[in-house]
Amino acid sequence: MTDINEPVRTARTATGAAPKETAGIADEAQTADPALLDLAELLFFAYRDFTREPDKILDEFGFGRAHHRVLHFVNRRPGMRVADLLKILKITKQSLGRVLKQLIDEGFIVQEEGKLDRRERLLYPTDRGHELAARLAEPQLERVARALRASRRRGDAKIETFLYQMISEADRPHVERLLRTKLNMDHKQGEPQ
Amino acid sequence: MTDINEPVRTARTATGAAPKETAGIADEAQTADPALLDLAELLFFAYRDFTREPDKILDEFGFGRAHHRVLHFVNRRPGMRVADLLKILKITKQSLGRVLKQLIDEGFIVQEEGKLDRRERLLYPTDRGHELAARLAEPQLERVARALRASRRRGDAKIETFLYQMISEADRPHVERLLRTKLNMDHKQGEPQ
DNA sequence: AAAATAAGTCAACATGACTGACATAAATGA
DNA sequence: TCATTTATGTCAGTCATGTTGACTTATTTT
Repeated sequence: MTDINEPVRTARTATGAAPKETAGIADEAQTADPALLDLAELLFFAYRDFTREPDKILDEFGFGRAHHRVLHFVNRRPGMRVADLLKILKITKQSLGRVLKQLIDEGFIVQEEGKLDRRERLLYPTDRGHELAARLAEPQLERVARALRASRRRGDAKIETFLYQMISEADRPHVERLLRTKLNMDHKQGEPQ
Repeated sequence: MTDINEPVRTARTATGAAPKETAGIADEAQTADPALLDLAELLFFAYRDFTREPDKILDEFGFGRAHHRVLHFVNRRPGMRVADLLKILKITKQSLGRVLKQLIDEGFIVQEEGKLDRRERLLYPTDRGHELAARLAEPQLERVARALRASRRRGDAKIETFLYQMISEADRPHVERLLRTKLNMDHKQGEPQ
């Protein structure tokens, strides 16, 4: 142990001042169920690992995560308009414009003039785009499927279990240790470590 | 009903009886259960909205999401070393260094020399840091709690439901519509558009 | 004919990642 | 003891991706 901090209770603000329990303010967070914060952390870890494999593949193409998102949605919903993408991604037109242009220039997406409204530019994946989208999706689907299987295997239908299983296997022991070593634990149970 | 995807027939048995453990490689994504891709999309939307409120608060301080992560983990596990943070965040020392320095300079975190190993710099939140961490956590905890309540209310312990409820209420109708309108659906039913 | 809408563009800037090269202090071990 | 390893910090440069703000063009709507 002592991986992070030793006796959990010794946590103080290092300003010398005693912990004082209520630093006032949003005590919501302090009195809240620690399990909620655990879930928030698990979501962070799950998402952190969820994006790793695709990111690595994208690197080969000189693309980033933004390209992945655009390609994914266009691939899954061909004929989507630029405005639709903006609403989904919640980024600015300029931000989208940059990555979309690259995807078009490099032949992963094509535009087509709308038939009903010729102002619209409908987006479609090319074969190449479809292929890359599938390749990027593969590790993510595998990960989600694995996590669902593991959740069901454990019988508990807990969100916590699913998110934990979304973490890359190699990192799970680390996260597990982390979740056992934190502040606010002693509220519920005097779990020593 | 049909909070997320109503024609569940689309998704053969959510993660299906036969995901078949390591199915074919490349075409995995094409033949895979569409519900898995739905989950991937829901995770994206959930995370997108999960970070919005804190991001807005951080703006007031001239901080970004990176500061939030560092402050959160230091606050919840006081006495953490720099190396611990690096392992958690999986970023480079230089990246961490920049935001950590700002948090220290502006009085949200303090360092203390390790007693056992004087090379170590143990990190602690100041009162101010603790306060900000709590304020940042509050909307996220609220969101997670809400999603859990809604999940339980619906009785189905589905991950899908939880992630869907993690989306900001105002955006849920949009996402719901999106999830009903996508490719791979016509495998089962000829939904036109 | 005027106004609104969909898309695109230019420019400038901020954040937070990255690599690579080093520096310093302290602990460890041969 | 001296050499090596470890923990941390720093300088410098680059890249990806987000932001504002100001405009343009084409087309549809009013």
